[in-house]
Amino acid sequence: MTSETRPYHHGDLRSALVQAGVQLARSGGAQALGLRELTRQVGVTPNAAYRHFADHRALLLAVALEAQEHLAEEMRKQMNTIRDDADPADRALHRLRAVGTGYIHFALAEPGWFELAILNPPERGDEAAPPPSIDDRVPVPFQLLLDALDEMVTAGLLTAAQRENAEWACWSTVHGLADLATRGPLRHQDPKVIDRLAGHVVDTVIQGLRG
Amino acid sequence: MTSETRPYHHGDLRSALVQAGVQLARSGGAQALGLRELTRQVGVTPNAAYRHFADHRALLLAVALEAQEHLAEEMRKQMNTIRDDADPADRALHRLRAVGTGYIHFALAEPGWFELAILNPPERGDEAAPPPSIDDRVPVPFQLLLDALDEMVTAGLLTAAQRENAEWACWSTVHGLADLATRGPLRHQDPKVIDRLAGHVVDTVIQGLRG
DNA sequence: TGTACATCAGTGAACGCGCGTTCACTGATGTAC
DNA sequence: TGTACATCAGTGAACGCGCGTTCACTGATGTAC
Repeated sequence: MTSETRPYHHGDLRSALVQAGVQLARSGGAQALGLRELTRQVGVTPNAAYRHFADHRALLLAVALEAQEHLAEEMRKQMNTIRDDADPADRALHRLRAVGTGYIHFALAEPGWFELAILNPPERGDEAAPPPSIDDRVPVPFQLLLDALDEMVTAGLLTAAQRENAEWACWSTVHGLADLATRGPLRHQDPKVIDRLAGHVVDTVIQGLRG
Repeated sequence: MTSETRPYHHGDLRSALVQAGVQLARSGGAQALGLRELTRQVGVTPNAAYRHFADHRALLLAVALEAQEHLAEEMRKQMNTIRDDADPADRALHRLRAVGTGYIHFALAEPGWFELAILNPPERGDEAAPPPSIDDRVPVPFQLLLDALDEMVTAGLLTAAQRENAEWACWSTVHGLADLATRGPLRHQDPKVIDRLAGHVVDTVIQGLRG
């Protein structure tokens, strides 16, 4: 069928909505993802969305998962810039650094996606009898951090004691700078300056972990 | 005049609006501060607000300044829990720690105010010919951090080189944890747990600064 | 192979809402003479 | 000491907007026999 014919049935409206959301979010952030705007974008009636999503928030979260995947991708990209046969310690350090700088770099390069990626899942207290652990999966970007820290331990750069709670120190630092650089007082700084700062704060926190 | 008589002229509508904003923000955050809701709260017509504020955002920012002052107050309170005649190094360290833990503690104790306190000032690029440095004052909470870091240098705990960009490492870490604990994945954690984490991440970043 | 029919994925119109802002106005205040 | 008048701080009504959601519906699909 040609692109002119608009069939009554869309075919894959669900993923079309999500993809439209990903595009809109890229330039406009979460706020650009009105249910009406998304359906408009796809060329479909607003209520059609309700065939595929319980409500507006569910649609938003589906888009957020995509954004999270983009974030993880950038982090992985930076993590993989070291050869596999490098010295384990160098490798561990490089990868931990990359987790942090990748996170910040992504926030700068794609602020709209970043905003979405850190979007909250629905409140737990809302439903009666919350499903115990369903969909309690650890977000991929966070898992990359956990893995990198474990690798630091394996490589002998971090003791078990130092490893404890290290993820929160790391995530706090890196997320904090990302927030300052996108929503906060650094939001109009030259990206080059931010990237330099990113390297500095990441090194600082890693230094701090090692005592 | 009794509280029953509603005089035509309010008397001090401007500050009444701001105070109502402070109260509303405490439980509802920035989102609770609709212009209509605020004027409703004060018992005045929506447009009356325009006698005192250019627009909704200006009113919001006035409330944000108050919230920022509350934040600074909490930080100062924690900073002053050490005697003035204590050993200078102990004192400097204590005060730097307090800057961080005070910030995080405030975010936990008053999430609505915290959200407002970190609200962005208006965009710079928006006005033609931006006023060069008018109202470019450093926010008080940030100034407290700068002072604490300088005190670390004076006390000999930080070299001039280590002092460089230290404010961004500190602010990133502390703000990051505050954000994770209010909007992020830690937002339903027991405050006790967060306070413990706060101590840990603050110590980690300070450790990191000192090399 | 063809037809009946349940099922599914959309449509079209409307509801009810609250928002920030603007316009033309009126009631109150205070100052000059 | 009293009065005219400019000024200021509010009112009342309306504009125009876009939102998420619901209702009753119809067009298309595919499966059973």
